[in-house]
Amino acid sequence: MQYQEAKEKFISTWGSLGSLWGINKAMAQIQALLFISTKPLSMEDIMQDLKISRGNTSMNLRQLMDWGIVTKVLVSGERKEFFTTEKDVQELARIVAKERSRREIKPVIKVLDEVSSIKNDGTEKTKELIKQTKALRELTDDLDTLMNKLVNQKQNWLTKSVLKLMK
Amino acid sequence: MQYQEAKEKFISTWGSLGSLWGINKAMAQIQALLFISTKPLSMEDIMQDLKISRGNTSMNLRQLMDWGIVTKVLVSGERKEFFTTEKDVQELARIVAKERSRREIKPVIKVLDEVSSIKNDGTEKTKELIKQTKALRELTDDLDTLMNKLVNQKQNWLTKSVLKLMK
DNA sequence: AATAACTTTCAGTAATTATTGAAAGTTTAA
DNA sequence: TTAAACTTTCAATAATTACTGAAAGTTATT
Repeated sequence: MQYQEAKEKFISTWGSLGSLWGINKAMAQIQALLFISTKPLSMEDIMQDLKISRGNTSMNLRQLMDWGIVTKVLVSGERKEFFTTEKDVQELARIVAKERSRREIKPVIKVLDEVSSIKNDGTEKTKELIKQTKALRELTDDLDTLMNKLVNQKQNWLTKSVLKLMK
Repeated sequence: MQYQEAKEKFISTWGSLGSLWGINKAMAQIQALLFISTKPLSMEDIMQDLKISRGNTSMNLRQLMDWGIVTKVLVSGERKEFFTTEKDVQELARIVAKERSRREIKPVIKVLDEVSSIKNDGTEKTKELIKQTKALRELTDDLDTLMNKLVNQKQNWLTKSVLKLMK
């Protein structure tokens, strides 16, 4: 396999994996492209490489910047804007975990809290609803906390040692 | 908040959360309904409660059974089939983690391996592609392993102690 | 202050994904 | 073995989501 093929394979795989970490295809592909690029790219570069429209590129770059995954960089002597992504995978994971937690998991925990605190009228079905939503709330909270703690370890000694412990 | 409202809130929240654990809305809602139900439900029950068609119910129940989350139960004296879901959240998490790993993460790791093992022709861009995809492969593998190990602990002493350790 | 270089917005459209419902299929009971 | 009770399948359609491209907006240069 040659460079070009490998590059395309990486970008398309990472793109279709976007759903796993909660972002859309174009967003994931732009991030992938920047991730393996040796220098910052302009909007024009990205459009041409991924064959997507200017509007699409602009919108998705914005979202990536909202997530804190991509940043604008100024290239001296150039009028247009250039973009680059976080290159360190640990830091990338940290950002993604934090954002997903904030955007999706925390709101769900809030709803589970509300639901599980309805008045217990003593009926079977109410008891079951309370019991099950409480259990789900606990689990969601534990996994959320754990994920955040893990990826937060800048030096990943803890992750490594936990992994070793468990093998 | 009364039972009915709480129930609807739980089902719709869990449904829209489906994307987070990789299944579609109807699938997640059916699972949610079964999860808080005190007894197994028939296809008819599910259709009526969630206001979805027979076909949709049938297809999504099948998928839930494929995942191993929902099982058929025979109710004596009844001709039709009844369904129930795994009620233990730990076990549920274990199944979901295992399935997602198998369906999505493992195949990605395979591609990352292929891509990162292209011939190093010494150019900058090739070196960058190899370096970055290798880093991503390591991280993906670590997180996958960790997640599986964690939810695999039937008795969750390890999870608890790791959580405590990290707080 | 006019113009060129560039970016953003958004209505329209395309692509994708989910849902319906009725016909075909299957199982059980009489 | 027939018919009723039930489930599955799948082509058609609806709903959702993503993408385009051109016009409007912004910023820098002369």
